Amino acid sequence: MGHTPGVRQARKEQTRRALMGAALRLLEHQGLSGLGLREVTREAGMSPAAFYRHFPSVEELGAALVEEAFGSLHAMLRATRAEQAGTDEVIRRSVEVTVRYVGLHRAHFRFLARERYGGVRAVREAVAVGFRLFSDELAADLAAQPESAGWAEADVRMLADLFVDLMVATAAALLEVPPGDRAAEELVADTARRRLRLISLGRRHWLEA
Amino acid sequence: MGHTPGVRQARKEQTRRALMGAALRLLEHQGLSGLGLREVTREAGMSPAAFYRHFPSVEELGAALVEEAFGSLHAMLRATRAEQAGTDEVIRRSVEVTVRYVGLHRAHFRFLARERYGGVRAVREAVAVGFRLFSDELAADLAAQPESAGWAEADVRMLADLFVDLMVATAAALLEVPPGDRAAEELVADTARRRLRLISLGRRHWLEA
DNA sequence: AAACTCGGTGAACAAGTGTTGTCCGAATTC
DNA sequence: GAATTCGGACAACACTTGTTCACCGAGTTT
Repeated sequence: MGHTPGVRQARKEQTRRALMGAALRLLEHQGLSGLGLREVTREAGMSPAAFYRHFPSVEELGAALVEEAFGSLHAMLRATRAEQAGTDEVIRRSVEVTVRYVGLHRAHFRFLARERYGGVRAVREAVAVGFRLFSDELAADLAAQPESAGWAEADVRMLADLFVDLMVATAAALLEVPPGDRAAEELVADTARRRLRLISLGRRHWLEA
Repeated sequence: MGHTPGVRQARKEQTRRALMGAALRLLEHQGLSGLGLREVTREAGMSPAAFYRHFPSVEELGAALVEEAFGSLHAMLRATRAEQAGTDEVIRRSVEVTVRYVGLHRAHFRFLARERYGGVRAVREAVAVGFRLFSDELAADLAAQPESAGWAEADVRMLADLFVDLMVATAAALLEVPPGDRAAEELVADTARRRLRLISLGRRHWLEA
């Protein structure tokens, strides 16, 4: 067993993921600015020095986590726009997808929500960029809809940003709900749907004023 | 000079404020979970041990800061509802007040935005309670308006929560703007006004559906 | 099979941490 | 005026922190 390349690389990526997983676990109860290098390696079950084989600093680990987390987010958007239908149907489906994805990727969403206004500038900015790209994508979708006919580009952007902020708020509310509590979860979902309905109404009458 | 009581108490409160001020200054670049006790006392110019004469822990300092910060927030709400007028006038005025207050109390708003989803549970919950009270107050105001005639109580709550979330988002956006940049500030304000207008439109047609 | 790469270890470093106890001196009370 | 309260300084405590170093051994290349 010597001439099969990739074993080393695979092992390396594996422990890299282990570090990120350990960090994500620890970040459930604290911010990135309070996360220690030794703490992470201890949680991951290795020596502190090993950390440097993968990341030059905890901050860089944070950047990698941002990238990973936005992977989940984009998958979510794709799932949402899979099929177009009536307004109410879209609202129902959007909220449902949000609830499911937040449930499946709790740690990622918590990380994004926390570091969005968190203490580490570089990471905060990376999160901002990610959300902006996300909003760009959504804005393009919205602009293509017939409901947006006659809308100024800036207004479409405004709407997209509003939706993103709403989704973040909904996700944050879901994170405060204990993992199993379906009732409380449904309450948050219901509020989200009513919010979206209100905004859809405003959207329908936007050009009247 | 011996029988004039209050000199000690005044000095105590003064250094207590000094500690809170120092903490607020340090929290500009980090989260509460990463704030050290020694760091704070150093910034405030006193010995570490002195800290315990005022707070049992950094967490408790955080709780005090939450209270202080919400003082600014309620003053802001009061200023907003001082006079009622047409929808557009209310929107214009609300955003103006928000911009001014965020400008005047940058550190407080930054602290609230950061710790709202921050790492310290107790503080995070205190912030949540504060925002809920804030939202209660706003909901009562909204319910008293003629535009809310026929509205379900839950829907008024939803609207109030939405306004609060929007204000928080606007404040957060303002905090990302460099303190002097009036142009960028106006851009954020304009977006906020358009958001509010959209929601007002939705509100006007809420009972139709 | 020999040479090399490289992810991981364990030890050591200086520097920082929260917390406690003792003591001082000014403000307060008697 | 004497006795007491109490906010603050100083020093020490046992740890934890980030970072560097030489070193090992399995994976990889020649």
